[in-house]
Amino acid sequence: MHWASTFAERIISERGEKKEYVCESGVTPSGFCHIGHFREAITTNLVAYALKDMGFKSRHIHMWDDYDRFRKVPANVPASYSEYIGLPDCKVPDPDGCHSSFADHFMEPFQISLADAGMKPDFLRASEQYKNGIYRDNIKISLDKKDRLIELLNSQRGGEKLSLDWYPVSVYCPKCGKDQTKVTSYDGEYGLSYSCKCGFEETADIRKANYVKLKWRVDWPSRWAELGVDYEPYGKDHGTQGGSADTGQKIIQEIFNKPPIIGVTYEFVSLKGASGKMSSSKGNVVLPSDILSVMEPDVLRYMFVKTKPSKELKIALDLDFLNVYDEFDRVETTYFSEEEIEKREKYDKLYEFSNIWGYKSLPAQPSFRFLSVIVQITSDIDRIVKILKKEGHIPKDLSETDLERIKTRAKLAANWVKLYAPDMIKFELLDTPPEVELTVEQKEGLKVISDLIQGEDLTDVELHNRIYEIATNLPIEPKKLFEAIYRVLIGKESGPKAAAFINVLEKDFVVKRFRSY
RNA sequence: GGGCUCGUAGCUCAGUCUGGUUAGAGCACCGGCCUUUUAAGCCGGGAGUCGGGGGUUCAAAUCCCCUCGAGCCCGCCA
Repeated sequence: MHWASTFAERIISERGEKKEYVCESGVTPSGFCHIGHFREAITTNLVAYALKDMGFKSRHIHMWDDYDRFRKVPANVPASYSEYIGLPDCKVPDPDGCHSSFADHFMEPFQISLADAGMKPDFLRASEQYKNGIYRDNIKISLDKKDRLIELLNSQRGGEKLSLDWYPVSVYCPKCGKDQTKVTSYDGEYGLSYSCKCGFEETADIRKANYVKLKWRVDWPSRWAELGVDYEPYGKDHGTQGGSADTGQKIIQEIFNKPPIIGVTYEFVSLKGASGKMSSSKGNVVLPSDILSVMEPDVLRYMFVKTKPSKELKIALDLDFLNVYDEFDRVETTYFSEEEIEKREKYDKLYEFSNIWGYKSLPAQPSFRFLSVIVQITSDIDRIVKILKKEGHIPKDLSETDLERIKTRAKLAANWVKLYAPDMIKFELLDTPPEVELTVEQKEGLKVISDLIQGEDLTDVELHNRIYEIATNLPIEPKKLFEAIYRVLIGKESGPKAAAFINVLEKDFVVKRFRSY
């Protein structure tokens, strides 16, 4: 069974049958939302999908923690932003001025990427929820049970313990907007007294003061309780024992009197070859949009679908990238084939959970590997399609969706070659004959090949065989002849398989080039 | 110090939850394909004490205990 379905089963059995299951993901938009945050979302989305797949209703909610405190100025943001520290992220201005807030600046591109990858969760904002007073009751409960909270949190704390003047809330000062406030007392009813560094002080009525926020460790379980969350994944930094997920599970039971949620710790995502955690300050963040610029969304999904959350995911952008694509195509082929295979169900789920287009039959599969060669020859999509057909990579008759996919892949392949392909497979077709020293035999060989291809159309295999024949007859080492071919076409000693490569190029061009030596 | 994950073929991994035929896949490698495939061919092949030790069982990669090694997390950076 697929891991997402296993979680779905667990949710149903442990939380009982419900009308609708709530699966939550959540991110603090205090910097670029990278591919690790993407795992947060898709690990939620897939389980919500699996629940539906099993015939239950489910909802994916994505919480934007935009009411969190602006803690530190990230890299790439002016140092002057230190003046905003203490404000909630939703009140800090966008450094680039393109969004209504600092938080929005990072939220929007992520939401777009999620949509591109077939995810449209219900986006919620913590700032709005607090403004609307959704957590008012939980704030009161937390204040009432403050001592129990302290006890509970202290039992998990290693170093310094919380003292009795700790309060489970922080207050964003209504005057200066910052949370540089200190709660001085709580009257046991609704009065919360505090003073701010800016000089402001008051006794707020927690029924009305919508700028009182629960502290993170309490905020999270409060949210689970209030929104009826059944399932939420979290990164390993939260998932460690004594971490916020752990204490959250205790708090939701002991403070808010609700059963624990189904949680899952997921491993980090990184680029193959990179080490360490991604962080904006290190400048090693990979955005979902970065991957989507070279990979189709269903293939991106596939990588997460096939990797259990507990496994670290290393995304390869080097040659292994092509293997992932090949693998996806194979899974797709299997899905649409009638062939009886073992683990049919598993393969089918891999594809169903990845595919976002709802294909009814096997779509054209222009090999990404082959495209990475073709796009270096031409950017003309009609010619690319022609070549793909000629070389038997795609069917003769193409539907609109087939054509769309070919166009998309060609574009992505071109991006991949430009951005990530190793030099070894990059080449440039030379417009003019390069100056190269060739032996008499090499020149003669090229001439014979040009006569040959001008006369007739040969298949790749035929041409390949003839090149060997020509070399043997001259005689010249085949290797030398191949070298000559690559030198005069792309100025390198080696290149794409010669016969197919020649067949893919314009015949007149090749003939003329081979004869110019 | 506490905890998590991982250790299965040269490499990347599946299989471990629900123990059961000769432990699988991809890549790599080797061989063959009218003496012939540079990055896109087809067919075939070899290969693993399942980190080590012990236990439970008719039966262990799978469950339990111990141990070694690698990586990672630990008070709001997934």
